[in-house]
Amino acid sequence: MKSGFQWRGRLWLEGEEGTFLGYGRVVLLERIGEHGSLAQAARSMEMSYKHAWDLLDSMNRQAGCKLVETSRGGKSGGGARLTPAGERAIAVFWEYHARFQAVLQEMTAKLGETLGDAWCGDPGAEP
Amino acid sequence: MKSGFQWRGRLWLEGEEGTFLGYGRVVLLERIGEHGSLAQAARSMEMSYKHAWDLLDSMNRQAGCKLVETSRGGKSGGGARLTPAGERAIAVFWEYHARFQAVLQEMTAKLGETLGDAWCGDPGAEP
DNA sequence: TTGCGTTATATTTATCAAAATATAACGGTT
DNA sequence: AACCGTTATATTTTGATAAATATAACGCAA
Repeated sequence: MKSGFQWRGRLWLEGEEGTFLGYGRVVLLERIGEHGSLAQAARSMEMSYKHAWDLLDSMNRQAGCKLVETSRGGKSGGGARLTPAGERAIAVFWEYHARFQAVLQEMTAKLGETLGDAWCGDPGAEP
Repeated sequence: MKSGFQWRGRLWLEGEEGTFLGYGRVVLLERIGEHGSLAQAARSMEMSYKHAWDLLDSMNRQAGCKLVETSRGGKSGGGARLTPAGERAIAVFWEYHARFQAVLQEMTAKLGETLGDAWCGDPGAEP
């Protein structure tokens, strides 16, 4: 039974000062890992550097340790790299995110079964 | 094991033109049922009448039938009341919302068990 | 006919978060 | 010393979205 409606959702891990990890934050961490630079990671997501820096700062403070270590100056101007804690945060988030998406899909399937598109009309009607 | 972090999420039912049912929309439907008036329902949520009207219009159009019937003029000036389809929409949303919240709670419990607060440090360490 | 509290709709204003911009500091290289 | 690309930070500007405001129509009652 096809319903045309689907359950959707957002998932985030909340800490003392609000969001700690969410989809965008985790993608940012991944991009930092790929590029070795916060500035490049931000550009790759079409996100302002400041916004990216603020997100990273929020994550580092809430985690209690740095998820990303940064350095400035030097040959390449500086850089940013994931710590083991950062890698772990990424893995944990995607693990729960996958389960979350699976639940949404189950819910959508169940909605189609029981309801079809029939918001209107008698729910107990024979087909 | 107490973690200090908790999984949180938002759930909505998506249709052809975007959101069909979400938390705020369903509360609005409930308030309409309670007050018998769209204007009063909006005021009770500190929402502008126009915003409430737009949400209701979006729901009515996407459902394929009216979730709320309105009338204007007359003794009391007019009013709005839930249809059976509207009552059903409220019930369906809360049913899935409850399941959704239960999943988030399970996920938070599991996170506490496996991780504690230890984003930092060796995950295989003995306590 | 006038008044009332609604629904219905358009237009203007305010708010606030995101983006853009600007500046400084850093530390290696040339 | 001068240069480079980065991190770090403050300030300004923009844009999207909600709110506020205004106006009209409705239909019954006094």
